[in-house]
Amino acid sequence: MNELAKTFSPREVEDKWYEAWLSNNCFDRVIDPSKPSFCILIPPPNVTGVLHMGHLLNNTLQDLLIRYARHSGKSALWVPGTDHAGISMQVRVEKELAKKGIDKKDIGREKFLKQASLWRDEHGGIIFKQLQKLGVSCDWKNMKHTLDTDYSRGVLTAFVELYKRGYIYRGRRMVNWCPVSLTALSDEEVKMMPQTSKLYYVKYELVERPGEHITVATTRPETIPGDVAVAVNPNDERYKDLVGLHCMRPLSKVSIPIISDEAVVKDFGTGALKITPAHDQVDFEIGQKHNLEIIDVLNPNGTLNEHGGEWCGMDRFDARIAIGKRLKKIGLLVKEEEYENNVGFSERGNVPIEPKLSEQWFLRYPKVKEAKAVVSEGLIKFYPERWTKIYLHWLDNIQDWCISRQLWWGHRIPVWYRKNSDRSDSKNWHVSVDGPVDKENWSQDEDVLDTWFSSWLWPFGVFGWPDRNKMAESGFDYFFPTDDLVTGPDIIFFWVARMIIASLEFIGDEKASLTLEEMKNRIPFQSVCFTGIIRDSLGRKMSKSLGNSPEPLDLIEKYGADGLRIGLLLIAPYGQDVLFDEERIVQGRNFCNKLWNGARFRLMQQSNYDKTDLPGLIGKVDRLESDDQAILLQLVKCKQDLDTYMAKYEITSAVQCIYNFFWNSYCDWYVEISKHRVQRGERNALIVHDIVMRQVLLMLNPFIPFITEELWHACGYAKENSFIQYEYCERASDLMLLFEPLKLEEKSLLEAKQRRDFVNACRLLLSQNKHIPSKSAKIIVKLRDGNSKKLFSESLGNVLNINAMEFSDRELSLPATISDIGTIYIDTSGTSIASLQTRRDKILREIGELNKLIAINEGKLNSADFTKKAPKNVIDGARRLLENNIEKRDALEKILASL
RNA sequence: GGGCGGCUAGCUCAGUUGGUUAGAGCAACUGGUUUACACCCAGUAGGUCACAGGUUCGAGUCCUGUGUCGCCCACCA
Repeated sequence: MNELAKTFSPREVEDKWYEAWLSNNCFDRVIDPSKPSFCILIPPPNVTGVLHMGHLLNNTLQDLLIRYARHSGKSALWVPGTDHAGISMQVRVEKELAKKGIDKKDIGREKFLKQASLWRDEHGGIIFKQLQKLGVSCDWKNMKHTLDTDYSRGVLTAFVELYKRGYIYRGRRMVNWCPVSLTALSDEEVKMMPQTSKLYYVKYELVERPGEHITVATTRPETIPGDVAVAVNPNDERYKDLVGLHCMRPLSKVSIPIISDEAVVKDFGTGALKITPAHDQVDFEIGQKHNLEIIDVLNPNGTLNEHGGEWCGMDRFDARIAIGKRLKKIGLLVKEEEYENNVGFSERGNVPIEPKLSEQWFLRYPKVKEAKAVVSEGLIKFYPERWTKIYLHWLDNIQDWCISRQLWWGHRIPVWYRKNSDRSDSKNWHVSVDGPVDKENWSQDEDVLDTWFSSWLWPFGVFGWPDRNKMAESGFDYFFPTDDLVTGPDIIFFWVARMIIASLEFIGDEKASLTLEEMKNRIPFQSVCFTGIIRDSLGRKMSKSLGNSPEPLDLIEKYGADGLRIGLLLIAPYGQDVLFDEERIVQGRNFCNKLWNGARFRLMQQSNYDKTDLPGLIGKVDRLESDDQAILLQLVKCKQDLDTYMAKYEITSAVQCIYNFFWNSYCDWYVEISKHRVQRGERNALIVHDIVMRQVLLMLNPFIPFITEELWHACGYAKENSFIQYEYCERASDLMLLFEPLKLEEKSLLEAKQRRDFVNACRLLLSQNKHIPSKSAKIIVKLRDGNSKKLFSESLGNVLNINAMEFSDRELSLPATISDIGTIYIDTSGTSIASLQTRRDKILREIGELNKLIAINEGKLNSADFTKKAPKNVIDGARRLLENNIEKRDALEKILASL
């Protein structure tokens, strides 16, 4: 084998291996009934999206889970795909057209869609090229897009089915209207933002008692032309005698009634509320109850309409100020005060949404009860678990979903209206996927469906639902229910909850309600792993305007995909946001380099045996030293911990246990202690190194796929034409079985620890006697009773790099320290002791510490309460500790006396 | 207004059902290139576990309250 370079250079290996994996179809879906299946569906990014930090974490995690599943002997499938992103995509295309001076209305729907598709095909899919740099192992041959023909059929089928089943209806209701994108939005797309507004107190003159007024408080004077009443609480003494009278709506001067309604809060403002049913949900409900007229004063784009009189055409916010001024001028404004309130904003348009009465399609959610049950009964598990509460709370308060959007880009609603007939009468509707045969007599609904109405079908839509043949071909029956979903909690309602509902409704036969047993086969996934948000090191969200987001591809360039992946996982605390700091990715890169050098160390020794198979390697061992046994046992423990953490999605802990095993236990200790044997070419030692390296590479492969693939081949562990990712990674129990002939002894672990403690103690002693050059230092050990010299080997001297080590059976008057093995002295004969005082101080400090601990334990043991009530093992522990500490203290005191 | 989460070393985080002396990485400081690695090795220092009560033989861990930062939900205009 060629010698490796001194430093790992990611660039040289990454592209090479990714290409090899692709050309060998490594990521293809394989329907193999002899294996358990494992499936993840990518949360579809926007088709024209580019990779950002959030994707980086999210996809690293998914790739990790997929590759980990492969190593566990499963047939793993990761389905990639994109979302058509209705509003944002339409806005972008409109902007592109505007640059060319084109208004979408001029070119019409057909041409616009053609343009949009062209633009998508040109700019789409960039994100997947970027993800490939990260090493993700998706089934690229089966990319899905929500506007694909077959997927679209699924979307329309879902609409038609839900309509037939009575869940979809058309209604004239108050919706969230975005005056910028000119479409209705769902409740979930509205973000509440605290705003400093003005509360205007406006006098309405009483019709029946001229000269007297009732004062209302409002933040929205521009809607006064739409006022149809003033309402007070029926129990409000102040206004009791006014109910039933009328007052004069300001500006346009129309007499409107004063009514009473429970919904009015007495102690807000003046206790009198102006009622504008067209522009407020509460007002609308009151209006319905009292049979009031509805006067819409706004145009769709947020300007005042003809009802606005002289302010007609003015933007709602300008009109607010203008009307406020006018009210003041005509003496109807009592006062205005600053006021903090929450205003709903459109996420896309970033402007306040307008509650607007409009005719839309709504969905009453099916299977709500079942959707709650599958999570609360644990059929679907959330990680971290706390999200279940939030999920259940949402379902408890679920509102009908406004699914129609006044856009062109998306799935056009499959409803046709008979021409020249009453649209409001459902007798004149035709609802089907393919439309009526005599299309010329019908006109299709102009609107499209909310993008999420297609995304919520993702778990089965990607398998070709509802086409049974396509589903069979794509392995639906094998892979569904899928296993893990990795996503952010920000879309728990938008997407996660709705996917659960959709799957429960559409998978299997139509049924109004389901038993738990039936639900088991209908859930879309079994676990949901919620990731945190990536923030900058100051805890701020990453955003374009702040410019605090690094470019993911630059990071890959700088640290390597592997270094970035493992670095990111190391700093992502379970279930919490990630504070990203580029310096911390350095740790990931350094780890990769350490791994590289671990392999490099091994490769400096030739060996002629076959290394492609673990049982084979084990079979070649004829004798193991205690250190060898210990590292193999630690290897088993490491794999066990890794699996435990992975099962809980505690990824950082999973990374950390391999990191610690490899760096701390293997490199820092085992490599050093066995170095002289390796350099001598001792076969048993080499084999142990191979066993450990082999398993380390296997365990690490899901985290850092490129470097492990490279080293797997470089070290000669690869069978011909094979890749590491398809090797089975033995579980802890497998390893124990395979290691059985080696007769590994548990006590080797303790011995290794004792040796290590001993070495640490020696090192401390040496560092405290720096005047003695270590090469000429001599260590003398007085063994503690019961310990044997067998604990020692020449390796200890090598690790310590000292001149000599001797044993003594009596106490000596030399600088010393205590370890479990015994008292350690350093021979200072022939040198002057310069640091005696420092040494003395140090020992005094240690004795002080020990005395404190002794006092604590004595106190405990002397307390009758403690000895009476505490369990035996705790008491024994305390006693043992006390004895140990006393022994240590006494020994130190002897040393002190001898100095 | 309701709910959730965080608060542990300078920084970022671990800390299982309460039980021996609260840990790790990074940063800091000290020393070190013997042929895996300076993207390294050895070591040192650093903590009133946000605060106040309570339960307990024993609390970072459980209970109550407070503070603080951050999320989510909610129709007081």
